Amino acid sequence: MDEKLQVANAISVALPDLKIEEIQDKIERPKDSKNGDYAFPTFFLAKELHKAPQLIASELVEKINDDGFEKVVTAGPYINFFLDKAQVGASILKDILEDPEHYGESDLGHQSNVTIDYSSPNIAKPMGVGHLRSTMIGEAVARILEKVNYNLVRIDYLGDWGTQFGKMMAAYKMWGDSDEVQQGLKDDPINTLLQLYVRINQEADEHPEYTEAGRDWFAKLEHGDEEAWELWRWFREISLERFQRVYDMLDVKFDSFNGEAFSAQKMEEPIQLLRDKGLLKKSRGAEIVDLEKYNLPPLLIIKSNGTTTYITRDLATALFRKRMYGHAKSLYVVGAEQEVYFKQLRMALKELGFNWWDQIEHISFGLMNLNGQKMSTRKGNVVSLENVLHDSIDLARKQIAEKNPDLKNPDEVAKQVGVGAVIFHDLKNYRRNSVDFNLDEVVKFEGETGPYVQYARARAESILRKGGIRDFSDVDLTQVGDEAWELLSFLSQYSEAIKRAANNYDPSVIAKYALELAKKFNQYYAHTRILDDDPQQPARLALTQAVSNVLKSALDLLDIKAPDEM
RNA sequence: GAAACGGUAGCUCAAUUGGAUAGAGCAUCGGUCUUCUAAACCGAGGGUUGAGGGUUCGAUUCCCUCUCGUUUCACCA
Repeated sequence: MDEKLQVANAISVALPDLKIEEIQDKIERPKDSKNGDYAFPTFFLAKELHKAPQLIASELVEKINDDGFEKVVTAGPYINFFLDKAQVGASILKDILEDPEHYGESDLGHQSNVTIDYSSPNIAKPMGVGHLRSTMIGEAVARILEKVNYNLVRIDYLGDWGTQFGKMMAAYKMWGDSDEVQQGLKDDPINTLLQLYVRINQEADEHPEYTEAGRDWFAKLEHGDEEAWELWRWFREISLERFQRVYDMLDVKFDSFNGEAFSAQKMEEPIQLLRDKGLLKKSRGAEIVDLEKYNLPPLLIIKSNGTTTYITRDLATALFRKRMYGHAKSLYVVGAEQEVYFKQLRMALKELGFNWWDQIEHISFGLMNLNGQKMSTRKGNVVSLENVLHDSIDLARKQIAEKNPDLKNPDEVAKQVGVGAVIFHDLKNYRRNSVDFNLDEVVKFEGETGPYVQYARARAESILRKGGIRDFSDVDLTQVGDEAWELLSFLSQYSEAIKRAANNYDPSVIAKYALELAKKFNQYYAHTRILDDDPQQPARLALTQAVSNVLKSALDLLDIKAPDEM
């Protein structure tokens, strides 16, 4: 960033009529390093000066003082600036090595509170690979926002309320007494309940009374029926226990597990507010908020049988969160299929007169399909997330046995690599793309994968162990050599990458950065022997340490572990 | 039918938000382990960026038209 200002100042001498800020806006980073480190295109001056851009560039470059730069040259209509590699490189290294933990941080958030709602599985159903998206995008976005100085509140808004539980209760009451089901409940309670749920949904087409029974059971729950509540508590308890196993594997921790049931107790307020403002209208036996003026479908607040919907609870949740956390942003990491719904929610809050309606942001992501089909718990075609993680870990263990049989802690590393591969695969692409689940792709360890990044860092650590130096404060960092410049220049862009990731709520920016850095390091050490015993060795080791630090930091933003050996 | 999102190499995806010769990884073919871990590195082939128009010095990017795909369009969440 300082370098960009330095470039702008140099240009400013030749173009005194332009403000520094205007110049900075025009400065670019060339894609190709042979075009220098910063470039200033002159097209926009052509009209005003009635001259060809090439001519403008060559005239300007005459007036620019190249002190402090390696060189300043024109390339057609561009003026290209080459930084003093030794000086700038040394200062980049110094920045990283002095405080590796905080390198790349910035202050976009000013400590303000952000609630982030993610993962949010439904109880009494197993977590499928589909839940990976919300869980990991949410966790990574949270970590990225923390890095730019927001204060995060992580919320797992459990789906623990709604007619679906009525259905499940109805199914359990009808078929749950059989020995087969009882045995299943002992061995694998969630899956057994799921099977009941799938069954009642399948048979409901022929037996409309099943759907009716489900609605009735949910109505019982809403009216505080003791038997219904007992079942509900039991469903919730066994579910949370099971979810926790997955969260432990993924290393995600929530600040709150308040789900829909929690919000269900707070529904009077939004309903009353809607009534007071005259926003609630009768329609087809139900009560709705009309959003036609926003070109949106109506919001169904109270169903014709008198029960509420998730919308009512979401309104209550929004009010509660604003009051409780005083958030500057309230984020919801939910699939793109609910885009319209979040627009409705925002507009409903706007209609209610809350000026913070636009703090609610939907971080949407593309669906995960299975063989081109949408995964659906109701249809029963889900792939267990836990199984996928275990498959990946097993594969990593095999690779370790083959490639590094002497590793001291193979089980721990297998877990870090296996889980890391799955997480990275989920985060590396732009979140709105839909992904087709393919186990072979997910557990790939070569090419653009999590293990590729982990491996590059493990190699760096291995070299550092052999190099013996860990304190670089007395090392002359200007001695790294010009061949390190690509790497150094890229290291200095870490902070920009984090800001871009934060502004777009897009972890893939970090994943791509980590891949690129790993690649540049792999290329570097394939061509330059770091441990060569010459006067530049300590500086090369310092570079290796800096790369290792930044790779670890980037992986950490993605919630991926960085083993020292693998 | 309407709206949102998307269409880039055989496949999966990039392209720093309008810039320099559209780049990676898989897959295919070839090269590199007595020298810091070959989960790596080096090279080759592979493109009318869905189609057509427009704005601009300059378009994968912005604006229209068409087309294909996905999703959504009140009693699931």
